[in-house]
Amino acid sequence: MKMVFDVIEQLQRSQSMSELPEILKSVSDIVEFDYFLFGLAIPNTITNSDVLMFDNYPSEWRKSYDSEGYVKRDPIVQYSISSYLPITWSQIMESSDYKKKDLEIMWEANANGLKAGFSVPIHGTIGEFGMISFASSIGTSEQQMKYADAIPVIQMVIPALQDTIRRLRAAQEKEPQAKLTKREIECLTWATEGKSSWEISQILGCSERTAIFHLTNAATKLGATNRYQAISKALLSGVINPSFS
Amino acid sequence: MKMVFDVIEQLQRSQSMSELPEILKSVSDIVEFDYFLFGLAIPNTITNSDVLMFDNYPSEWRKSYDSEGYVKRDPIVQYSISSYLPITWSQIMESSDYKKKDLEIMWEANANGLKAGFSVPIHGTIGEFGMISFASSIGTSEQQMKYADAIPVIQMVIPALQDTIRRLRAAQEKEPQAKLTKREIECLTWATEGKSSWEISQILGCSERTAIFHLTNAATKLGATNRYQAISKALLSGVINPSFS
DNA sequence: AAAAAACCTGCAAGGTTTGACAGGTAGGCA
DNA sequence: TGCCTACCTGTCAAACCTTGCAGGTTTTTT
Repeated sequence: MKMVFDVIEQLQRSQSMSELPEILKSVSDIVEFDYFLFGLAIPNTITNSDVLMFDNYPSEWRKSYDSEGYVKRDPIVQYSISSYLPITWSQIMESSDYKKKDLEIMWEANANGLKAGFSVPIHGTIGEFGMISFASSIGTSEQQMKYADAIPVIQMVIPALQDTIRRLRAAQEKEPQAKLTKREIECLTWATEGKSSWEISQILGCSERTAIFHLTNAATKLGATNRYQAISKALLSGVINPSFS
Repeated sequence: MKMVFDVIEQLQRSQSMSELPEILKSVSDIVEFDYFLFGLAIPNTITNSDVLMFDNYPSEWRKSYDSEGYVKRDPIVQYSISSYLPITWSQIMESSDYKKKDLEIMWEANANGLKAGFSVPIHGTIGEFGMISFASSIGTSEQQMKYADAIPVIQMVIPALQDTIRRLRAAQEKEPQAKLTKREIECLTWATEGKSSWEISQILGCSERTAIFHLTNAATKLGATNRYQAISKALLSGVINPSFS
Protein backbone atom coordinates (compact mmCIF):
# COMPACT_ATOMS: atom_id res chain seq x y z
CA MET A 1 0.00 0.00 0.00
CA LYS A 2 2.90 2.30 0.74
CA MET A 3 3.90 2.32 -2.92
CA VAL A 4 0.41 3.36 -3.92
CA PHE A 5 0.65 6.54 -1.91
CA ASP A 6 3.94 7.30 -3.65
CA VAL A 7 2.22 6.96 -7.00
CA ILE A 8 -0.61 9.22 -5.88
CA GLU A 9 1.85 11.83 -4.70
CA GLN A 10 3.62 11.62 -8.03
CA LEU A 11 0.32 12.20 -9.78
CA GLN A 12 -0.43 15.22 -7.68
CA ARG A 13 2.94 16.72 -8.37
CA SER A 14 2.80 16.07 -12.11
CA GLN A 15 2.95 19.07 -14.43
CA SER A 16 2.03 17.52 -17.73
CA MET A 17 0.04 14.67 -19.24
CA SER A 18 3.26 13.38 -20.74
CA GLU A 19 4.28 12.15 -17.30
CA LEU A 20 1.26 9.88 -17.04
CA PRO A 21 2.49 6.89 -19.09
CA GLU A 22 5.51 6.53 -16.85
CA ILE A 23 3.41 6.77 -13.71
CA LEU A 24 0.94 4.24 -15.07
CA LYS A 25 3.82 1.93 -15.86
CA SER A 26 4.88 2.04 -12.24
CA VAL A 27 1.30 1.18 -11.25
CA SER A 28 1.40 -1.86 -13.50
CA ASP A 29 4.70 -2.81 -11.86
CA ILE A 30 3.11 -2.57 -8.41
CA VAL A 31 0.26 -4.87 -9.37
CA GLU A 32 2.67 -7.09 -11.33
CA PHE A 33 1.07 -6.98 -14.73
CA ASP A 34 3.07 -6.31 -17.89
CA TYR A 35 0.64 -4.22 -19.84
CA PHE A 36 -1.63 -1.30 -19.01
CA LEU A 37 -4.11 0.75 -20.96
CA PHE A 38 -5.84 3.79 -19.61
CA GLY A 39 -8.58 5.35 -21.71
CA LEU A 40 -10.84 8.24 -20.81
CA ALA A 41 -13.46 10.02 -22.90
CA ILE A 42 -14.36 13.53 -21.81
CA PRO A 43 -17.39 14.68 -23.78
CA ASN A 44 -17.52 18.14 -25.27
CA THR A 45 -20.69 17.37 -27.14
CA ILE A 46 -22.41 14.09 -27.73
CA THR A 47 -20.50 13.36 -30.90
CA ASN A 48 -17.22 14.91 -29.88
CA SER A 49 -15.23 13.75 -26.90
CA ASP A 50 -11.67 14.48 -25.94
CA VAL A 51 -10.08 11.10 -25.70
CA LEU A 52 -7.08 10.50 -23.50
CA MET A 53 -5.29 7.24 -23.97
CA PHE A 54 -2.09 6.03 -22.43
CA ASP A 55 -0.84 2.50 -22.79
CA ASN A 56 2.08 0.19 -23.32
CA TYR A 57 0.18 -2.47 -25.25
CA PRO A 58 1.98 -4.20 -28.11
CA SER A 59 1.96 -1.59 -30.84
CA GLU A 60 0.79 -3.95 -33.60
CA TRP A 61 -2.29 -4.77 -31.56
CA ARG A 62 -3.05 -1.10 -30.88
CA LYS A 63 -2.65 -0.35 -34.56
CA SER A 64 -5.08 -2.98 -35.77
CA TYR A 65 -7.45 -2.18 -32.91
CA ASP A 66 -7.58 1.45 -33.99
CA SER A 67 -7.76 0.82 -37.72
CA GLU A 68 -10.57 -1.71 -37.31
CA GLY A 69 -12.52 0.68 -35.09
CA TYR A 70 -12.78 -1.99 -32.41
CA VAL A 71 -13.49 0.60 -29.73
CA LYS A 72 -17.09 0.76 -30.94
CA ARG A 73 -17.57 -2.97 -30.41
CA ASP A 74 -15.09 -3.86 -27.69
CA PRO A 75 -17.01 -5.75 -24.96
CA ILE A 76 -14.81 -4.16 -22.29
CA VAL A 77 -15.88 -0.71 -23.41
CA GLN A 78 -19.53 -1.80 -23.54
CA TYR A 79 -19.24 -3.21 -20.06
CA SER A 80 -17.53 -0.13 -18.66
CA ILE A 81 -20.13 2.31 -19.98
CA SER A 82 -22.81 1.07 -17.65
CA SER A 83 -20.92 -0.77 -14.91
CA TYR A 84 -18.93 0.04 -11.84
CA LEU A 85 -17.22 -3.15 -10.74
CA PRO A 86 -13.84 -4.37 -11.94
CA ILE A 87 -14.02 -7.39 -14.18
CA THR A 88 -11.60 -9.99 -15.43
CA TRP A 89 -11.38 -10.61 -19.12
CA SER A 90 -12.20 -14.26 -18.62
CA GLN A 91 -15.48 -13.21 -16.95
CA ILE A 92 -16.34 -11.14 -20.01
CA MET A 93 -15.45 -13.94 -22.40
CA GLU A 94 -17.74 -16.30 -20.54
CA SER A 95 -20.60 -13.81 -20.53
CA SER A 96 -23.54 -14.09 -22.87
CA ASP A 97 -24.20 -10.34 -22.76
CA TYR A 98 -22.05 -9.68 -25.76
CA LYS A 99 -22.25 -10.58 -29.41
CA LYS A 100 -20.09 -13.47 -30.46
CA LYS A 101 -18.50 -11.33 -33.12
CA ASP A 102 -17.55 -8.68 -30.59
CA LEU A 103 -16.05 -11.23 -28.22
CA GLU A 104 -13.65 -12.19 -30.99
CA ILE A 105 -11.86 -8.95 -30.22
CA MET A 106 -10.96 -10.45 -26.85
CA TRP A 107 -9.56 -13.56 -28.49
CA GLU A 108 -7.59 -11.46 -30.88
CA ALA A 109 -6.12 -9.51 -27.97
CA ASN A 110 -5.19 -12.80 -26.39
CA ALA A 111 -3.47 -13.89 -29.57
CA ASN A 112 -1.54 -10.63 -29.52
CA GLY A 113 0.08 -11.39 -26.19
CA LEU A 114 -2.53 -9.95 -23.82
CA LYS A 115 -3.33 -13.06 -21.78
CA ALA A 116 -4.57 -12.66 -18.22
CA GLY A 117 -6.24 -9.28 -17.98
CA PHE A 118 -8.77 -7.23 -16.11
CA SER A 119 -10.45 -3.87 -16.47
CA VAL A 120 -11.87 -1.28 -14.12
CA PRO A 121 -14.60 1.12 -15.29
CA ILE A 122 -14.12 4.82 -14.63
CA HIS A 123 -16.95 7.32 -14.29
CA GLY A 124 -16.48 11.02 -13.78
CA THR A 125 -18.48 14.20 -13.80
CA ILE A 126 -21.13 14.63 -16.47
CA GLY A 127 -20.72 11.71 -18.78
CA GLU A 128 -16.97 11.44 -18.47
CA PHE A 129 -16.13 7.80 -18.74
CA GLY A 130 -13.41 5.32 -19.47
CA MET A 131 -11.53 2.40 -18.08
CA ILE A 132 -8.15 1.17 -17.03
CA SER A 133 -6.96 -2.27 -18.02
CA PHE A 134 -4.02 -4.39 -17.04
CA ALA A 135 -2.82 -7.52 -18.75
CA SER A 136 0.00 -9.96 -18.64
CA SER A 137 1.92 -11.79 -21.32
CA ILE A 138 1.54 -14.98 -19.34
CA GLY A 139 -1.86 -16.46 -18.63
CA THR A 140 -1.07 -18.79 -15.74
CA SER A 141 -3.54 -19.18 -12.91
CA GLU A 142 -0.84 -17.73 -10.67
CA GLN A 143 -1.01 -14.56 -12.70
CA GLN A 144 -4.83 -14.60 -12.63
CA MET A 145 -4.67 -14.63 -8.83
CA LYS A 146 -2.91 -11.29 -8.78
CA TYR A 147 -6.19 -9.71 -9.78
CA ALA A 148 -7.59 -9.65 -6.25
CA ASP A 149 -4.57 -7.86 -4.84
CA ALA A 150 -4.50 -5.43 -7.72
CA ILE A 151 -8.03 -4.10 -7.33
CA PRO A 152 -7.53 -2.12 -4.09
CA VAL A 153 -4.47 -0.51 -5.58
CA ILE A 154 -6.25 0.46 -8.78
CA GLN A 155 -9.34 1.75 -7.01
CA MET A 156 -7.07 4.03 -5.00
CA VAL A 157 -5.22 5.28 -8.05
CA ILE A 158 -8.26 6.02 -10.21
CA PRO A 159 -9.57 9.06 -8.29
CA ALA A 160 -6.06 10.47 -8.14
CA LEU A 161 -5.75 10.00 -11.89
CA GLN A 162 -9.06 11.68 -12.52
CA ASP A 163 -8.16 14.57 -10.30
CA THR A 164 -4.79 14.97 -11.97
CA ILE A 165 -6.35 15.02 -15.41
CA ARG A 166 -8.95 17.54 -14.29
CA ARG A 167 -6.22 19.75 -12.86
CA LEU A 168 -3.95 19.55 -15.90
CA ARG A 169 -6.80 20.20 -18.32
CA ALA A 170 -8.01 23.18 -16.32
CA ALA A 171 -4.49 24.61 -16.37
CA GLN A 172 -4.06 24.40 -20.12
CA GLU A 173 -7.50 25.75 -20.92
CA LYS A 174 -7.56 28.97 -22.90
CA GLU A 175 -11.18 29.99 -22.48
CA PRO A 176 -11.88 29.45 -18.80
CA GLN A 177 -15.43 28.17 -19.40
CA ALA A 178 -18.45 30.25 -20.24
CA LYS A 179 -19.88 31.89 -17.16
CA LEU A 180 -23.64 32.28 -17.26
CA THR A 181 -25.66 34.66 -15.15
CA LYS A 182 -28.14 33.42 -12.60
CA ARG A 183 -31.04 34.34 -14.85
CA GLU A 184 -29.54 32.60 -17.86
CA ILE A 185 -29.09 29.43 -15.85
CA GLU A 186 -32.67 29.60 -14.61
CA CYS A 187 -34.03 29.99 -18.11
CA LEU A 188 -31.82 27.24 -19.44
CA THR A 189 -32.86 24.92 -16.65
CA TRP A 190 -36.52 25.32 -17.47
CA ALA A 191 -35.86 25.06 -21.18
CA THR A 192 -34.18 21.75 -20.41
CA GLU A 193 -37.44 20.66 -18.82
CA GLY A 194 -39.22 21.31 -22.09
CA LYS A 195 -40.78 24.64 -21.12
CA SER A 196 -41.45 27.13 -23.89
CA SER A 197 -40.26 30.73 -23.69
CA TRP A 198 -43.73 31.84 -22.64
CA GLU A 199 -43.94 29.21 -19.89
CA ILE A 200 -40.51 30.19 -18.61
CA SER A 201 -41.59 33.82 -18.51
CA GLN A 202 -44.53 32.83 -16.33
CA ILE A 203 -42.32 30.82 -13.99
CA LEU A 204 -39.78 33.62 -13.69
CA GLY A 205 -42.32 36.39 -13.61
CA CYS A 206 -40.96 38.31 -16.56
CA SER A 207 -42.00 38.87 -20.15
CA GLU A 208 -41.62 36.26 -22.82
CA ARG A 209 -39.21 38.56 -24.61
CA THR A 210 -36.94 38.56 -21.57
CA ALA A 211 -36.86 34.80 -21.34
CA ILE A 212 -35.92 34.66 -25.00
CA PHE A 213 -33.29 37.30 -24.36
CA HIS A 214 -31.62 35.28 -21.61
CA LEU A 215 -31.80 32.06 -23.57
CA THR A 216 -30.25 33.69 -26.60
CA ASN A 217 -27.44 35.11 -24.48
CA ALA A 218 -26.88 31.76 -22.86
CA ALA A 219 -26.69 30.06 -26.26
CA THR A 220 -24.20 32.65 -27.48
CA LYS A 221 -22.00 32.28 -24.42
CA LEU A 222 -22.02 28.51 -24.80
CA GLY A 223 -21.13 28.80 -28.45
CA ALA A 224 -24.31 27.04 -29.43
CA THR A 225 -26.08 27.52 -32.74
CA ASN A 226 -29.53 27.17 -31.23
CA ARG A 227 -31.43 26.33 -28.08
CA TYR A 228 -31.12 22.57 -28.59
CA GLN A 229 -27.37 22.68 -28.66
CA ALA A 230 -27.34 25.17 -25.80
CA ILE A 231 -29.17 22.63 -23.68
CA SER A 232 -26.83 19.77 -24.47
CA LYS A 233 -23.74 21.91 -24.06
CA ALA A 234 -24.99 23.22 -20.75
CA LEU A 235 -25.67 19.70 -19.54
CA LEU A 236 -22.39 18.23 -20.76
CA SER A 237 -20.28 21.10 -19.52
CA GLY A 238 -21.86 21.08 -16.09
CA VAL A 239 -23.02 24.68 -16.44
CA ILE A 240 -26.35 23.41 -15.22
CA ASN A 241 -26.28 20.35 -13.05
CA PRO A 242 -28.76 18.08 -11.42
CA SER A 243 -28.20 17.65 -7.72
CA PHE A 244 -29.90 16.90 -4.45
CA SER A 245 -33.24 18.48 -5.18
CA MET B 1 -8.81 -6.17 3.58
CA LYS B 2 -10.44 -9.51 4.08
CA MET B 3 -13.43 -7.89 5.78
CA VAL B 4 -13.91 -5.57 2.84
CA PHE B 5 -14.47 -8.48 0.52
CA ASP B 6 -17.08 -9.81 2.92
CA VAL B 7 -18.89 -6.50 2.76
CA ILE B 8 -18.75 -6.47 -1.02
CA GLU B 9 -20.14 -9.99 -1.16
CA GLN B 10 -22.93 -8.93 1.17
CA LEU B 11 -23.72 -6.05 -1.14
CA GLN B 12 -23.87 -8.31 -4.14
CA ARG B 13 -26.22 -10.69 -2.41
CA SER B 14 -28.52 -7.96 -1.10
CA GLN B 15 -32.13 -8.04 -2.25
CA SER B 16 -33.35 -4.66 -1.08
CA MET B 17 -32.16 -1.14 -0.36
CA SER B 18 -33.29 -1.62 3.22
CA GLU B 19 -30.26 -3.80 3.81
CA LEU B 20 -27.87 -1.01 2.94
CA PRO B 21 -27.82 0.89 6.25
CA GLU B 22 -26.72 -2.22 8.09
CA ILE B 23 -24.02 -2.97 5.56
CA LEU B 24 -22.81 0.60 5.69
CA LYS B 25 -22.68 0.39 9.46
CA SER B 26 -20.36 -2.58 9.20
CA VAL B 27 -18.18 -0.55 6.84
CA SER B 28 -17.96 2.21 9.41
CA ASP B 29 -17.00 -0.42 11.97
CA ILE B 30 -14.22 -1.67 9.73
CA VAL B 31 -12.73 1.79 9.35
CA GLU B 32 -13.41 2.55 13.02
CA PHE B 33 -15.58 5.60 12.68
CA ASP B 34 -18.84 6.00 14.58
CA TYR B 35 -20.96 7.74 12.00
CA PHE B 36 -21.57 7.27 8.32
CA LEU B 37 -23.64 9.07 5.73
CA PHE B 38 -24.09 7.89 2.20
CA GLY B 39 -25.90 10.18 -0.22
CA LEU B 40 -26.46 9.67 -3.93
CA ALA B 41 -28.42 11.78 -6.40
CA ILE B 42 -29.58 10.02 -9.55
CA PRO B 43 -30.97 12.57 -11.97
CA ASN B 44 -34.17 11.90 -13.86
CA THR B 45 -34.25 15.38 -15.26
CA ILE B 46 -32.23 18.41 -14.36
CA THR B 47 -34.67 19.54 -11.67
CA ASN B 48 -35.68 16.13 -10.45
CA SER B 49 -33.27 13.62 -8.98
CA ASP B 50 -33.93 10.46 -7.07
CA VAL B 51 -32.05 10.89 -3.84
CA LEU B 52 -30.83 7.93 -1.86
CA MET B 53 -29.60 8.64 1.62
CA PHE B 54 -28.55 6.24 4.31
CA ASP B 55 -26.92 7.34 7.53
CA ASN B 56 -26.63 6.92 11.25
CA TYR B 57 -25.90 10.57 12.03
CA PRO B 58 -27.39 12.04 15.22
CA SER B 59 -31.02 12.52 14.29
CA GLU B 60 -31.28 16.09 15.64
CA TRP B 61 -28.46 17.12 13.34
CA ARG B 62 -30.04 15.43 10.33
CA LYS B 63 -33.33 17.13 11.13
CA SER B 64 -31.95 20.64 11.31
CA TYR B 65 -29.72 19.96 8.30
CA ASP B 66 -32.75 19.01 6.24
CA SER B 67 -35.04 21.73 7.51
CA GLU B 68 -32.43 24.44 6.89
CA GLY B 69 -31.80 23.17 3.38
CA TYR B 70 -28.09 22.92 4.13
CA VAL B 71 -27.56 20.48 1.29
CA LYS B 72 -27.61 23.40 -1.14
CA ARG B 73 -24.74 25.11 0.69
CA ASP B 74 -22.84 22.29 2.32
CA PRO B 75 -19.14 22.68 1.39
CA ILE B 76 -18.76 18.92 1.29
CA VAL B 77 -21.46 18.67 -1.34
CA GLN B 78 -19.92 21.53 -3.30
CA TYR B 79 -16.56 19.85 -3.15
CA SER B 80 -17.89 16.46 -4.19
CA ILE B 81 -19.70 17.75 -7.26
CA SER B 82 -16.49 18.56 -9.08
CA SER B 83 -13.84 16.55 -7.29
CA TYR B 84 -12.61 13.00 -7.16
CA LEU B 85 -10.25 12.75 -4.21
CA PRO B 86 -11.26 11.95 -0.65
CA ILE B 87 -10.96 14.89 1.68
CA THR B 88 -10.90 15.36 5.44
CA TRP B 89 -13.29 17.82 6.97
CA SER B 90 -10.42 19.74 8.50
CA GLN B 91 -8.99 20.28 5.01
CA ILE B 92 -12.31 21.72 3.91
CA MET B 93 -12.56 23.97 6.93
CA GLU B 94 -9.10 25.36 6.23
CA SER B 95 -9.91 25.96 2.57
CA SER B 96 -10.67 29.39 1.21
CA ASP B 97 -12.75 27.97 -1.64
CA TYR B 98 -15.96 28.19 0.34
CA LYS B 99 -18.02 31.00 1.74
CA LYS B 100 -17.54 31.66 5.42
CA LYS B 101 -21.25 31.33 5.96
CA ASP B 102 -21.30 27.92 4.32
CA LEU B 103 -18.36 26.70 6.39
CA GLU B 104 -20.42 27.36 9.48
CA ILE B 105 -22.36 24.24 8.58
CA MET B 106 -19.19 22.29 9.27
CA TRP B 107 -18.81 23.88 12.68
CA GLU B 108 -22.40 23.15 13.45
CA ALA B 109 -21.86 19.51 12.52
CA ASN B 110 -18.87 19.50 14.84
CA ALA B 111 -20.98 20.90 17.64
CA ASN B 112 -23.49 18.13 17.00
CA GLY B 113 -20.98 15.41 17.76
CA LEU B 114 -19.46 14.89 14.32
CA LYS B 115 -15.81 15.58 15.12
CA ALA B 116 -13.11 13.98 13.01
CA GLY B 117 -14.61 13.26 9.62
CA PHE B 118 -13.86 12.73 5.97
CA SER B 119 -15.79 12.42 2.74
CA VAL B 120 -15.30 10.62 -0.55
CA PRO B 121 -16.95 11.93 -3.74
CA ILE B 122 -18.90 9.49 -5.86
CA HIS B 123 -19.48 9.86 -9.58
CA GLY B 124 -21.53 7.50 -11.67
CA THR B 125 -22.99 7.32 -15.12
CA ILE B 126 -24.41 10.52 -16.59
CA GLY B 127 -24.63 13.04 -13.81
CA GLU B 128 -25.14 10.56 -11.02
CA PHE B 129 -23.25 11.90 -8.08
CA GLY B 130 -22.97 11.80 -4.33
CA MET B 131 -20.61 11.14 -1.53
CA ILE B 132 -19.95 8.96 1.43
CA SER B 133 -18.83 10.44 4.72
CA PHE B 134 -17.55 9.00 7.94
CA ALA B 135 -17.17 10.78 11.24
CA SER B 136 -16.30 10.10 14.81
CA SER B 137 -17.64 11.43 18.08
CA ILE B 138 -14.09 11.94 19.24
CA GLY B 139 -11.75 14.31 17.47
CA THR B 140 -8.38 13.15 18.72
CA SER B 141 -5.41 13.10 16.39
CA GLU B 142 -5.36 9.36 16.88
CA GLN B 143 -8.81 9.21 15.32
CA GLN B 144 -7.74 11.56 12.53
CA MET B 145 -4.95 9.12 11.65
CA LYS B 146 -7.45 6.41 10.85
CA TYR B 147 -8.34 8.34 7.72
CA ALA B 148 -5.39 6.99 5.70
CA ASP B 149 -6.27 3.38 6.43
CA ALA B 150 -9.92 3.98 5.76
CA ILE B 151 -9.53 5.32 2.21
CA PRO B 152 -8.53 2.07 0.48
CA VAL B 153 -11.44 0.33 2.13
CA ILE B 154 -13.93 2.97 1.08
CA GLN B 155 -12.63 3.19 -2.47
CA MET B 156 -13.18 -0.55 -2.76
CA VAL B 157 -16.68 -0.39 -1.36
CA ILE B 158 -17.94 2.50 -3.50
CA PRO B 159 -18.09 0.69 -6.85
CA ALA B 160 -19.78 -2.26 -5.18
CA LEU B 161 -22.32 0.11 -3.65
CA GLN B 162 -22.99 1.79 -6.97
CA ASP B 163 -23.39 -1.54 -8.71
CA THR B 164 -25.75 -2.78 -6.04
CA ILE B 165 -27.89 0.31 -6.30
CA ARG B 166 -27.98 0.05 -10.07
CA ARG B 167 -29.02 -3.57 -9.82
CA LEU B 168 -31.72 -3.03 -7.21
CA ARG B 169 -33.15 -0.04 -9.04
CA ALA B 170 -33.24 -1.91 -12.33
CA ALA B 171 -35.08 -4.77 -10.62
CA GLN B 172 -37.83 -2.62 -9.14
CA GLU B 173 -38.37 -0.59 -12.27
CA LYS B 174 -41.84 -0.83 -13.79
CA GLU B 175 -41.15 0.61 -17.21
CA PRO B 176 -37.92 -1.06 -18.26
CA GLN B 177 -36.56 2.10 -19.91
CA ALA B 178 -37.61 3.44 -23.25
CA LYS B 179 -35.91 1.61 -26.07
CA LEU B 180 -35.25 3.77 -29.08
CA THR B 181 -34.60 2.54 -32.58
CA LYS B 182 -31.30 3.10 -34.31
CA ARG B 183 -32.80 5.79 -36.47
CA GLU B 184 -34.38 7.59 -33.55
CA ILE B 185 -31.05 7.65 -31.76
CA GLU B 186 -29.31 8.99 -34.85
CA CYS B 187 -31.83 11.78 -35.25
CA LEU B 188 -31.69 12.61 -31.56
CA THR B 189 -27.92 12.67 -31.61
CA TRP B 190 -27.83 15.21 -34.40
CA ALA B 191 -30.62 17.24 -32.84
CA THR B 192 -28.45 17.37 -29.73
CA GLU B 193 -25.74 18.90 -31.88
CA GLY B 194 -28.10 21.68 -32.83
CA LYS B 195 -28.99 20.40 -36.27
CA SER B 196 -32.41 21.31 -37.65
CA SER B 197 -34.80 18.70 -39.01
CA TRP B 198 -33.80 19.59 -42.53
CA GLU B 199 -30.08 19.30 -41.74
CA ILE B 200 -30.64 15.95 -40.10
CA SER B 201 -32.51 14.74 -43.16
CA GLN B 202 -29.50 15.69 -45.31
CA ILE B 203 -27.11 13.89 -42.97
CA LEU B 204 -29.24 10.76 -42.87
CA GLY B 205 -30.24 10.87 -46.50
CA CYS B 206 -33.96 10.94 -45.94
CA SER B 207 -36.70 13.52 -46.20
CA GLU B 208 -37.21 16.24 -43.63
CA ARG B 209 -40.59 14.73 -42.81
CA THR B 210 -38.91 11.47 -41.87
CA ALA B 211 -36.44 13.14 -39.54
CA ILE B 212 -39.33 14.89 -37.85
CA PHE B 213 -41.17 11.59 -37.67
CA HIS B 214 -38.31 9.85 -35.87
CA LEU B 215 -37.74 12.75 -33.53
CA THR B 216 -41.41 12.88 -32.61
CA ASN B 217 -41.44 9.15 -31.92
CA ALA B 218 -38.31 9.46 -29.82
CA ALA B 219 -39.86 12.26 -27.78
CA THR B 220 -43.00 10.22 -27.22
CA LYS B 221 -41.05 7.15 -26.13
CA LEU B 222 -39.02 9.25 -23.71
CA GLY B 223 -42.16 10.80 -22.28
CA ALA B 224 -41.00 14.22 -23.35
CA THR B 225 -43.32 17.09 -24.18
CA ASN B 226 -41.08 18.44 -26.91
CA ARG B 227 -37.72 18.11 -28.58
CA TYR B 228 -35.91 20.08 -25.90
CA GLN B 229 -36.97 17.75 -23.14
CA ALA B 230 -36.35 14.76 -25.37
CA ILE B 231 -32.74 15.84 -25.69
CA SER B 232 -32.18 16.32 -21.99
CA LYS B 233 -33.96 13.11 -21.09
CA ALA B 234 -31.98 11.19 -23.66
CA LEU B 235 -28.74 12.61 -22.32
CA LEU B 236 -29.54 12.07 -18.66
CA SER B 237 -30.92 8.58 -19.14
CA GLY B 238 -27.97 7.44 -21.18
CA VAL B 239 -30.17 6.61 -24.17
CA ILE B 240 -27.65 8.53 -26.21
CA ASN B 241 -24.17 8.64 -24.84
CA PRO B 242 -20.93 10.31 -25.71
CA SER B 243 -18.06 7.89 -26.03
CA PHE B 244 -14.73 7.30 -27.68
CA SER B 245 -15.40 9.09 -30.92
C1' DA C 1 -46.30 -16.99 -44.05
C1' DA C 2 -48.32 -13.78 -41.16
C1' DA C 3 -47.68 -10.24 -37.89
C1' DA C 4 -45.16 -6.71 -35.94
C1' DA C 5 -41.67 -3.36 -35.88
C1' DA C 6 -39.06 -0.20 -38.02
C1' DC C 7 -38.65 2.78 -41.64
C1' DC C 8 -40.22 6.08 -44.97
C1' DT C 9 -43.07 10.17 -47.13
C1' DG C 10 -46.48 14.00 -48.16
C1' DC C 11 -49.59 18.11 -46.87
C1' DA C 12 -51.32 21.87 -43.97
C1' DA C 13 -52.51 24.74 -39.93
C1' DG C 14 -50.82 26.84 -35.99
C1' DG C 15 -47.52 27.66 -32.45
C1' DT C 16 -42.43 28.58 -31.29
C1' DT C 17 -37.86 30.16 -32.01
C1' DT C 18 -34.41 32.97 -34.26
C1' DG C 19 -32.18 37.18 -35.50
C1' DA C 20 -31.94 41.92 -36.32
C1' DC C 21 -33.49 46.49 -34.88
C1' DA C 22 -34.15 49.61 -30.84
C1' DG C 23 -34.47 50.88 -26.25
C1' DG C 24 -34.67 51.44 -20.67
C1' DT C 25 -33.45 50.44 -15.39
C1' DA C 26 -30.65 49.18 -11.26
C1' DG C 27 -26.41 48.28 -8.87
C1' DG C 28 -21.26 48.02 -8.36
C1' DC C 29 -17.03 50.27 -8.96
C1' DA C 30 -13.12 53.56 -10.40
C1' DT D 1 -19.88 60.95 -12.79
C1' DG D 2 -18.99 57.62 -16.17
C1' DC D 3 -18.58 52.84 -17.25
C1' DC D 4 -19.79 48.18 -16.90
C1' DT D 5 -22.76 44.33 -16.05
C1' DA D 6 -26.95 42.15 -15.31
C1' DC D 7 -31.53 42.61 -16.10
C1' DC D 8 -35.52 43.90 -18.61
C1' DT D 9 -38.88 44.93 -22.81
C1' DG D 10 -40.78 45.83 -27.48
C1' DT D 11 -41.69 44.73 -32.82
C1' DC D 12 -41.43 42.05 -37.06
C1' DA D 13 -40.29 38.59 -40.65
C1' DA D 14 -38.26 34.32 -41.61
C1' DA D 15 -37.22 29.88 -40.21
C1' DC D 16 -38.44 26.07 -37.52
C1' DC D 17 -41.19 22.69 -34.76
C1' DT D 18 -45.56 20.35 -33.52
C1' DT D 19 -49.59 17.88 -34.50
C1' DG D 20 -53.25 16.55 -37.11
C1' DC D 21 -54.31 13.89 -41.34
C1' DA D 22 -53.20 9.65 -44.69
C1' DG D 23 -50.44 6.29 -46.83
C1' DG D 24 -46.52 3.03 -48.33
C1' DT D 25 -42.09 -0.22 -48.05
C1' DT D 26 -38.59 -2.98 -45.74
C1' DT D 27 -36.87 -5.73 -42.08
C1' DT D 28 -37.36 -8.55 -38.14
C1' DT D 29 -39.89 -11.62 -35.24
C1' DT D 30 -43.22 -15.18 -34.31
